[in-house]
Amino acid sequence: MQGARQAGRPGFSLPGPTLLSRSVIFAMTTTPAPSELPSRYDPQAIEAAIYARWEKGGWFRADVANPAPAYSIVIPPPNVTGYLHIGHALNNTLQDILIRWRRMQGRNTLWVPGTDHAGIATQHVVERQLWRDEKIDRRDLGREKFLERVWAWREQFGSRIISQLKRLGCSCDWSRERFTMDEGLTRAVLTVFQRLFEEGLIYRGDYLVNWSPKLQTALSDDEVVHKEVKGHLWHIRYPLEGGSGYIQVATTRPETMLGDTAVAVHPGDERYAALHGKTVILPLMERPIPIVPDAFVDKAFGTGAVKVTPGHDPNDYEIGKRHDLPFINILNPDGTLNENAGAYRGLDVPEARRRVVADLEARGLLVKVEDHVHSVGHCYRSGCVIEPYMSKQWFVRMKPLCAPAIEAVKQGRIEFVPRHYEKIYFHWLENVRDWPISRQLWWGHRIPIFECFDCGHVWCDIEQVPERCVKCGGYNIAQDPDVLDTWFSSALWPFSTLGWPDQTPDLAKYYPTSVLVTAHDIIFFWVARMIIMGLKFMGEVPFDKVVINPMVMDEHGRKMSKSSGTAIDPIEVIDEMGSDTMRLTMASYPMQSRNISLAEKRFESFRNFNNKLWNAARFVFMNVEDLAPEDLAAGPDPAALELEDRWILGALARAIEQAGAALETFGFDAYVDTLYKFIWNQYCDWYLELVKDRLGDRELNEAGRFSPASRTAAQVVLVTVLEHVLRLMHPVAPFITEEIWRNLKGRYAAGAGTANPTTAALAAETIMIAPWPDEAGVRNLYESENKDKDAIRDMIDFCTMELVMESIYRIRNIRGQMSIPPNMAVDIAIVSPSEERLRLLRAGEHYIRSLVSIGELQIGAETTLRGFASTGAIEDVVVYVYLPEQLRQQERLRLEKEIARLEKGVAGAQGKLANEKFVASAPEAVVQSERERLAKMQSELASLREQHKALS
RNA sequence: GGGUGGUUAGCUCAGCUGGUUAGAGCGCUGGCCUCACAUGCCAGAGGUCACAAGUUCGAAUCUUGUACCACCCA
Repeated sequence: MQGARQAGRPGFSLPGPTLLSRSVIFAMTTTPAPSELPSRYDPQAIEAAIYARWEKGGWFRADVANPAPAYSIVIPPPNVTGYLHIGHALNNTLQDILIRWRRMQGRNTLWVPGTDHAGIATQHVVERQLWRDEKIDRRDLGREKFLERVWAWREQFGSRIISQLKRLGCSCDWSRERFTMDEGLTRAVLTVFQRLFEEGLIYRGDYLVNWSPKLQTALSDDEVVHKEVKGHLWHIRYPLEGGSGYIQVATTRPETMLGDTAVAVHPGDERYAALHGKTVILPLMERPIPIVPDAFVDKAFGTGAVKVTPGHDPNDYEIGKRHDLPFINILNPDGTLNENAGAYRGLDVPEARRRVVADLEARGLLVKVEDHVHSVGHCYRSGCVIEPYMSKQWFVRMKPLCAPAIEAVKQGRIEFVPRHYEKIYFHWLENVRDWPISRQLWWGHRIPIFECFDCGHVWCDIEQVPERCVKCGGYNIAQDPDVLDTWFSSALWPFSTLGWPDQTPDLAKYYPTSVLVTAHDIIFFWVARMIIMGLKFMGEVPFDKVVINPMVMDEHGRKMSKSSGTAIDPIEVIDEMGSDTMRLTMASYPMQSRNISLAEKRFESFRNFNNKLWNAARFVFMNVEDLAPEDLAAGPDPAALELEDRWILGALARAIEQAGAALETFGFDAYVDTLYKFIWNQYCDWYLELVKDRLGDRELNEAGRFSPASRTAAQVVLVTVLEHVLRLMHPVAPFITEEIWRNLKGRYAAGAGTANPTTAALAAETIMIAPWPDEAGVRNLYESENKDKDAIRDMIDFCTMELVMESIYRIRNIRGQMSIPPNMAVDIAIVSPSEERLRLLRAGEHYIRSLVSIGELQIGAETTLRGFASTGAIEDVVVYVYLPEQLRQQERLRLEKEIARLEKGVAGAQGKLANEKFVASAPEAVVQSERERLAKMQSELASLREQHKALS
């Protein structure tokens, strides 16, 4: 395995039994010696065992009796048929970050998981399977038997996406997992239906659906595939009533004229202005129909006059409603023409079209036929042409329900993050249409409506399936065959999952939920409806905040699709690079953008980041083997703290502050960025390097310089900072942090004492429930009672570190530009007229010495070193790097470039400060900093010029 | 057609209420297997902030317009 890994890329190879068992043991062992830790972080080896331990420990489970303030989230339920896609990965990563963070803060957290029954998708999956395996149709089985098969399918495959969420590390309370078709949620659905029905908010009406004549069912819009088809445009004359001429219309579907109930023209079209309100006689049917003005009509298309068939065209349907036209259905469910088609009754659509065209031509009403390409809807399953078809459907009356939902957001009781999504929400609610909720399916919540065919009575019963009509007592009754839209049950999710309609303790504790995290494409399908239903049935908003995460697109900003091969499978990424990598990458994208273009490369940088943290931990372990738990527990001895210790602790305190502030505002990217910069650019790049001397063999290095106390202090800081970082990072990268943290716990948990917050935290059973890092606790480690004194010292520390880092950087910069190999020692002089600066530099001298290869190092008012030197300037400090004579010419060129750059800067700043208006109107601080900047550049420029002169 | 958002380095993106020399990751160039990490270390190059006009002492940032791209709705 190791060999294979080294030879090729890590790849998708599955762990063999040996590796698996080894990894379980590894994860369960208390404290492996540092030498046993692999030099590469291997997520495969630990993730499964860690997750199993969390689940077993019961730490995901919410305790409703816990008096701490609640923090609850309901998961956007994925389709039970679904696979985890990259959008889920993003969405659930963000939720898990929030939940884990709040849990560490001590809140009573609950994350409710579950799936929805996805009526259409699930039914089709099962139907497809039946056909494939047994060549049978659902109708062959009958409704009851078919539903048994769907449940069986759900038993077998329904947990797939749940186990994928577990791979992602989600800390949902699985004991509260719900399903929209389970008993409790079904009761909630029926209860809601009944109440809305009784209040007159549910009614039955006509609706134009996408009808598949072959399958004899309605399809949702996204099950209709639009294809470009070569057809014709027939131009037909409709005679005006009274024989005064014709109006000419153009159509791609001439047979639908049999159902025409008007002709429409644009109200501003002068050609037809005189005809508004006139009547034409519909040819073949000889029916008088009106000419109506409607702005929908495109003046430029065809003749500018369109036939209107409200019963068989979505646009015409709207026109029909606006003008109160009759709706005539000319089709049977099987796609043949019905009695409303008069003489054409019984024909199928193509045949009827031929006959209609022939008859029109015979009467001289066909003007011309043009070739025309247009888009025709086809059934995605049978391939047949979709017919818009009028049918009876159940609706929810939206207007009265919407008003409170608009108010709730306007008043700020619900806030969208980012805020601008509120516009989309308002726009939809203000233009809302009634919601068709019935679906011609078998899988779903069956509509609890019964109809008596004797007396015509229609009623709702959610308790039982009645045998007789409640009104006339007749037995000739039937239940509505349709089921409810899946979104109808999803709309109740925030309270149905908590036990409603029963008044459960969960409902009391966790409703309203704290936040909903979802994508913008379902703001109306789902978010708005949840708000409506929550307000209606709970009397309270379902959540305080709606966090809209971006849509994940491919690297060129287009929608990912399996067919184009641009889809990234999150499970493959997790297999290859680990769940933490997946999560960090997802969280690193900014929330305020609408879409994110996900480049696979991006995963690698976070895999590397995990590896960096892993190796930093290895380094710490290797260097603290002799650190006693009591010493850690006591916290670092303030007297033994060095400059770099105070510096890194201060930086840690700031990182804690920033990370917390970022999470408070859902700035997941800023949170990740803070962690990345602190861990990599401060802790690893500087702190670990700076303490190496103190940790190493003292004899070898400036004997006596570092006391044993100093070494211990470094060890304590090393461990303390690492441990805090792990807790800080745990919400986004739960696995690696748990693994390293558990190692620390194995070493140091025994040390009782609370002087060091790290030891206190290690008392927790798992990092999951360890306290969220406390900024003040970290500051207490290096600050004293005397805050004024601390402030002065902090300032000196800060200046020293800045100056030392800057000096090191300048030396490296010169060395780099002059191509001096890193291990080649060069003589250095750092010269300044300022006694103050020299004091700071001398305090930091050993850092410079240990981070660059140096022969002789002089720090003073002047240098006694002789020879040719390359020069860098930091304000009034000049850094000399003594180099071989042959680089003199190169140095001259380098200096000239530097001088030119500075001259430009100086000129700019001088110009600005010479501008009286700038000095007068800009804030004092801005002017002041501009002056300082100018002075700094001028002094640097002067010294470089001097050096340049000396070289010539 | 309506709505919404975007256009900053070769690529993917940061840049808060206008104010130092516009940043990061990846990629690229040069030098390093320095005893935590080559999934690494040290440096470097690379940008007229889509375009135009305006407001302002000062605009990537605010206003207006234009172009292009994307998504949602019809």
